[in-house]
Amino acid sequence: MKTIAVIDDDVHIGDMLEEVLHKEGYHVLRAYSGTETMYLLSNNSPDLILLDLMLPGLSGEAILPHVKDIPVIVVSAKIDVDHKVELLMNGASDYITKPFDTKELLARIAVQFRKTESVRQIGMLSVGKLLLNEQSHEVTFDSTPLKITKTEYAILKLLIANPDHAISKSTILDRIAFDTPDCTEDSLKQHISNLRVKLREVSGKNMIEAVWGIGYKLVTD
Amino acid sequence: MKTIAVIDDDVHIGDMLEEVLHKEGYHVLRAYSGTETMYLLSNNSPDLILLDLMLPGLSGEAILPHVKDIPVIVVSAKIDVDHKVELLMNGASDYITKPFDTKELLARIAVQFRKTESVRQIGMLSVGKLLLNEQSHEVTFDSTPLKITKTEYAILKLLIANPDHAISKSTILDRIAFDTPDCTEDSLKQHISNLRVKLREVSGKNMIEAVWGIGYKLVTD
DNA sequence: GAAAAAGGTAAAGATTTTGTAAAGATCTAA
DNA sequence: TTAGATCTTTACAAAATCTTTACCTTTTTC
Repeated sequence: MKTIAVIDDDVHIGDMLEEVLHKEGYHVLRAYSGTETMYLLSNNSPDLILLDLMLPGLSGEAILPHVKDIPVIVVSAKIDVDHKVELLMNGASDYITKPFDTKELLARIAVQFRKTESVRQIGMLSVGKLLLNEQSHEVTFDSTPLKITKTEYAILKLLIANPDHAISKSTILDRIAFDTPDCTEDSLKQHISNLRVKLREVSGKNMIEAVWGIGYKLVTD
Repeated sequence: MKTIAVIDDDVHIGDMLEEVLHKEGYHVLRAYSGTETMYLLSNNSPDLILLDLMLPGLSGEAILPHVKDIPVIVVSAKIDVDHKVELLMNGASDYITKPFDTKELLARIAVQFRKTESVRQIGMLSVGKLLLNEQSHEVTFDSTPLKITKTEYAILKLLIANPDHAISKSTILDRIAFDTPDCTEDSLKQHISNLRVKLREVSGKNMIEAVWGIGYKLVTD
């Protein structure tokens, strides 16, 4: 299920959006101000963001540069073309003006998701000698099979999909929540430790590095 | 250089588009009918397609399903919302209505390219030999990795994003408040000092200058 | 030129984060 | 139901980071 963050200070519009999106099968997160949005994004990673521009606190424009790797559809009443261009250049993925047609919004959302999904399609992920087969749910290192638990598999899959990329603990928890809903930062710590042991046994080195204050990353070298 | 296919039976509009795109540095291919388009696509694979809907022979709608792996921006006078939705669902990447603003069109084209490129594109900021990789959360100087803390990273990112630009202490404190909410001007002073030491070790010179009464700036020279 | 304000650095203390082990809780399959 | 595997919790030590304090230098202001 996809998660969409609805950022709007107008409660009516926000409620309406939430209802529409919910009916469409999306999970919805809400924020009502710029600072609240930053807080929300530091603890969640939605699959898409619907961003109103006129927010109390930080404006939508100010938030835009902080959003990485998540498509943003700007929702606003402002229609000035120069401004529109600027937003798109600054990282927005699309733009829709109020009042908007619900069906068009849903279509534009679908376009964004189709795009992000077309990126990953192969059933195998690999980093160096480490290989993860999504069909058989198996992990091997240099063709030596690894005995890996479900949670460890989910974590490793995330890391291996973004090699050398620091991934926050909250992101990991979010992404593995489907398999392991009760996982906390403490238990994650433990899973990482167990994963390290298993990986070290076959590779001879530590493959998962901590990024202090952020999370973890898989090192390729 | 990117290649864009302009599909329009109206020669004037087509010429205008070609001129605009050419000025922007794109290579342009032309087709004037549906069948011509299919022929063009069987022999070329442009990086993006601007597709008019009302074409002699095969209509734009009929062509859409045959295009795979190339972003398509539909250009049309039709503004009916249902129709728009249908197009987006059928594989169009974006939609722009005639008459359109050239700048907006160029922006939408840029968005499509940014998207297809973002697969391997990494968020990197650089000033001289200093390079900040947002993915891996790493900083290097002349490919020498720097050991940098979270707060120092946040400060450096801010400075490097605005090279030679003085940034006030309060701005810095604001921007790093998510990571380090307790940071005061006193502790900031300390962080800057620590950053300077680390940068001086690899660069041999002081890279962060104080702007008296204001804040700090990163010098490029 | 002297006082006040701002900047610079070092060292120490406080806090936060991380790593691992061990034990308890929960789930799963026979 | 029971054994085995898996997940979570707890506890504690170690490491890294952040803030504070102190003291000194530089710049501004009067």
